[in-house]
This record gives sequence, C-alpha cells and structure tokens, in this order.
Amino acid sequence: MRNNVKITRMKTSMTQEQLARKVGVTRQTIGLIEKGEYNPSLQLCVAIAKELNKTLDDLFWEVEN
Amino acid sequence: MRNNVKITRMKTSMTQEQLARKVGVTRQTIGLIEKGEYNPSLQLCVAIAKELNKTLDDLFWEVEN
DNA sequence: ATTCAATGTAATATATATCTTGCATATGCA
DNA sequence: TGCATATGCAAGATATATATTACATTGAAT
Repeated sequence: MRNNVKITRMKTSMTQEQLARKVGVTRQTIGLIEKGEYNPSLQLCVAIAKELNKTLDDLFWEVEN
Repeated sequence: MRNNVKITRMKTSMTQEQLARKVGVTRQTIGLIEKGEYNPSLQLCVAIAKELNKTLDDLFWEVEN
C-alpha cells in the first residue's frame, strides 16, 4: 500500500503527531500508513486527504515506485 | 460513506456476486459497501475501482448525494 | 556533549471490517 | 403457478485495523 502521504505531509511542515490529532488517530497509525504497512480504512484516507488538501487519487491511487 | 459503487456496477451489468468474486470478498460485503454502511479498507476500494475501470476519486471522493 | 522534538518499533488490548451461514423477499421467465 | 437468480438482512465467528504504553533512535539546535 505505497502512498504519497509522507511526502505530502512533509511539504506542509506538519508532524505525524499533528496530522494524527487532526484526523483523530494516533501518531503510530500515521507512521505505519506512511511506511505502507497499514491498510487504512476509507474514512481515514478521506480525512487525511482533506487535511492535506489533496484527493484520494493524489495520495493513494497508483503511486509510482 | 456514500459512494458510486452501485450505480457504476449496474452500468456494467455485473452482479454483486460477480464483483465480490473478482475482488475477493463476499456478496454481503459488496452489498453493505454499496449501501454506505461499511467503511471498507483502502485495498478493497482500490480493487473495486480497478475492477470497474474507475479511480478512487470516481467512486469514493466527495460523492454528491 | 547534551537536550529535546520527531520518528521508529514492539507487545498487548480493543474495536470493527469481513466471513459464514441461513433465511426472507423481489423479480423475471418458463 | 412455479422456479431460478439477485439482493436484503441478521447472528455469531474470525481477522485485522487501530489504540495504548513504553522504550529506542535520529537529528537539529544549543
């Protein structure tokens, strides 16, 4: 489940902790999603996308590499 | 979690059962996702989108009514 | 060299997505 | 009418996403 969450979050100078709080999960959950080791729920994906001002496709659709 | 799965599937003349088999879940799971009563995993959303030749945004992003 | 914030990682616990089975209903067709 | 297919629905079981807690590591800044 590779994705663009980490690179997008870093561009906004947000920490994992800050993003986690905003979307209502823990820092660990964000960390594992960024590493591609989690299969997050659709609701969480949507919440993350909105927080980062991106769409689902931007973050999670056919990520290169 | 409203979405466009049902309308998109019906346009392809696929049954819930057929779509379920293709993406590796049960008919009930597809039924509940179409009703918006489930919060499916990202992997499953991607599998459904590919099977229906759509993207995540097409099926799950800011679905109007 | 030390401190501190950010992140990685791991064990156990909890919540919930999904499965399994079974039955009900609706619809089209012979 | 009767039968087959598609779908709805519900209870209990299982798998897994996520929480919690705790400790380790990294890097920037002092």
